[in-house]
Amino acid sequence: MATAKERRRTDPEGRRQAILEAGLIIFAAEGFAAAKLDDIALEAGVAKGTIYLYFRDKQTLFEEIVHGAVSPILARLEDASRQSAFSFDELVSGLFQSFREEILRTNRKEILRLVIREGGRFPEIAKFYHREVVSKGLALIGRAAERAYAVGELSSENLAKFPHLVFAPLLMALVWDGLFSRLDPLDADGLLAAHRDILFGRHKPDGSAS
Amino acid sequence: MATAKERRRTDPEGRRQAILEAGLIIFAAEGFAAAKLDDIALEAGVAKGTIYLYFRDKQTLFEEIVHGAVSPILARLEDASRQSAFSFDELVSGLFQSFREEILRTNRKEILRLVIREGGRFPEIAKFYHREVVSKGLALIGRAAERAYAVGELSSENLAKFPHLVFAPLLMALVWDGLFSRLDPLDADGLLAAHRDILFGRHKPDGSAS
Amino acid sequence: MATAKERRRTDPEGRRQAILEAGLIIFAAEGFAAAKLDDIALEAGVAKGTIYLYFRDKQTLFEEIVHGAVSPILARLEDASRQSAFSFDELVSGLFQSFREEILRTNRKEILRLVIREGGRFPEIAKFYHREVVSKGLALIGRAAERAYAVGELSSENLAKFPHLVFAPLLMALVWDGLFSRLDPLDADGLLAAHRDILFGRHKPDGSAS
Amino acid sequence: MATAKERRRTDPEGRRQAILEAGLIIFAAEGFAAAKLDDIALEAGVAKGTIYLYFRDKQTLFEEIVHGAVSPILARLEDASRQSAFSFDELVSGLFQSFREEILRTNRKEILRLVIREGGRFPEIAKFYHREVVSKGLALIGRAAERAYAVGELSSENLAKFPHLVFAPLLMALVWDGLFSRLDPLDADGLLAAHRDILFGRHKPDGSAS
DNA sequence: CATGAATGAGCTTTCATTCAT
DNA sequence: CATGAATGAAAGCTCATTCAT
Repeated sequence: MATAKERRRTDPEGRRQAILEAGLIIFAAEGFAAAKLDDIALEAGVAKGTIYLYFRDKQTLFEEIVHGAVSPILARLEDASRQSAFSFDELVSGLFQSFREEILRTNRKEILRLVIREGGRFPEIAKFYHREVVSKGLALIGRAAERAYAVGELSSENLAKFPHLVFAPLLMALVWDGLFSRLDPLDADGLLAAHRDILFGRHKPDGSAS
Repeated sequence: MATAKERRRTDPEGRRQAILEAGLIIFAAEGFAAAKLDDIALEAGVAKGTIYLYFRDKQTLFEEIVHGAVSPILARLEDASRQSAFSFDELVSGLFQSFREEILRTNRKEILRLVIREGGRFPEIAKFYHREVVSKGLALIGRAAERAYAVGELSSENLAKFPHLVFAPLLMALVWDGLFSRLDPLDADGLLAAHRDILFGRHKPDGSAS
Repeated sequence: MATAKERRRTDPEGRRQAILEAGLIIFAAEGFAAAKLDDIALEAGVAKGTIYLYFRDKQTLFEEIVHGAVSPILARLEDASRQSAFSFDELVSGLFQSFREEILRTNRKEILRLVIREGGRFPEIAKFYHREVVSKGLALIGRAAERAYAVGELSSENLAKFPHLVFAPLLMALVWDGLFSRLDPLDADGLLAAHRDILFGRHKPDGSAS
Repeated sequence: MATAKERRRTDPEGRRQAILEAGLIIFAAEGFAAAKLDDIALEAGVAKGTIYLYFRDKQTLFEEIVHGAVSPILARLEDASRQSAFSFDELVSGLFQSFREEILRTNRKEILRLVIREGGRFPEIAKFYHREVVSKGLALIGRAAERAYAVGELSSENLAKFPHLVFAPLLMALVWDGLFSRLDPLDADGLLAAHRDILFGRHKPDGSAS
């Protein structure tokens, strides 16, 4: 690990990565405007000027952080889409599990929070995320919901028309976690399990989760 | 309108209001850190120094904006809670309608966006909103869901345990509107109608709402 | 007293006086640059704008405070000069007593402190004080010292050439009082008594004062 | 000089020094409150922000200027105290000469003026100067005066009790220089020589000093 | 390439001065 | 005349960006 970190500080690509990761941490904690490049440099273990060898300016760094972290999420979606042979329930179930394990529990969730917080100020980022992530995710779920409706797995076209509803509780879990987790922690697993029950019209007297 | 601006020039309370409204506009557009008092003053039609006659500093202004706009939302919740004689469906229906008309279509939605964006950096505000709005709203819906389950209107306890799920699409509509409305407008009415259908296990051939 | 203060607030000359006195208090406590007109107005019991009905601006107020308080000091010097029939020792003795009672124990000492502090920044004030107070006082003492030397009361011309030396301990007492009185109070009476002993070559084994 | 300025550009300690010296000049000319950091930066030949690389804020800069210049004065006092083998007259003579050459003729006198002007507003500085300079100087002269009285060099205990009287003309020279030197220059050498004559009860036909 | 001291534009905040009532 | 809310120039301080080493 120490060697890995050493290497990260030494070779150019490692430095780039270190800065990106440090930037994510600081931007997530402070927001774009309040984040200081001093703090990012400190966190990355490089000099402040070094950041400018890899990124044109603060905004470019921010955009590259947000853009760069999209591929793992994309990959997740691709995986899910390949599972389309399975039932809609299984697809949603896999999606939720991926979300919990690959997003909520990692610092990837900070990327999503940044998009939510700063997307209004950075139309480029909102557009990019809509194109690369949001529309793809919605299309994937929407098509699957259509098929599920066709084969009777779903009893209405609601989810085909508004696949957003599948994701809404994910957004709720993400936002809640950022705002209220210390005051009133939310059982994300239970929430998502209950959500699936509702989506599929299951009667579950005990909403046991995980 | 001309009269309103006239009064603002004269009446101290009017000026206070003008500053609060201008602050909401600018803070909503830029976020706390990036908002400039120059812009707020310009928007309010006052000199920069005037802001400091009414608010101790930038942060106080921000907090008063967020705190001040809570009472209408609270009143809405109180109203809803008095309607508890009605069915759960009616309660949810009323809530959604209020949300669309009183929040989404007014600049009150900006307050909620600010809480979502900045709550992580202003624990006081997150705490305040949790105490005054979020926990009250959840409790209201949670209790109503319990009753609805008891009388058979709901077929599971899921919503009693996770009333968050009732609100999740509202959050989705709010966030979507702020990020993607220009790229890909969301039919909030349709979304919420579909959401209600799903919550109540309805098969919906026609997605008409409102 | 209440009536007097009432009148002071009511008739124009009384207001002027109130502002001058309040200005002295605040300028003495803070210095010219750090003094706030808000505080002066508060202290004087008038509105801030009222100050501008009586004084062109902050600097003018300051100058009038310093100028205005000069006449009592001048009168004191005139008195002393009329006592020139007495011995030099008596003159000095009377001067020191006047200084202690009319300056050190009243807020007139603040005027002198202001001149010392701010005279460098306000050449007009330094010039005025030199002309009206300092040169007159020095001339008075200088002439008396000459006479005292001529009649053998003083054994050298030193004080005739440098009457400043008579005043130096007064300055010391004034400055010390402003800086160190809380840490290490100075017995001004004893100091001045010892000073007189030295000036007149008296051997005093016990430097008893007061 | 050119070399000094050159070095200042390069050597960090040189820049610190340049800022301290510039600060002394501006603070001495304007006083603490009226001094502008822009002017200090200009005088030091650095950008405004550079000041904040070396000093936390304006007040810290001010305090470091005042504190920092104390050691030469202290060293002077230590020197004098080691000369205690000499007579009291010689001690005072050396002290006065040091004062003239090391204080009055250098910009060190500005430090003392700053303490006099601003000590009332900066209790920390007054306390520091009292502890480090004033009490030490008084104690030194006071002890020497006691010894001089014991061996008959002084004919009274006055100076042992009020060593302030030895310093009073120094204060007079300092203050006069700051206020009236342009209007009415004071012959500091003559003043101090006359002062010594008086302290030692000398009849002086020729006022030659130094 | 990497550094981090230096820069200076730009921000929040203060306060002498003005002016409508 | 008196008021005190309003003004806006100016001050202290920050921080993204540059550049000599």
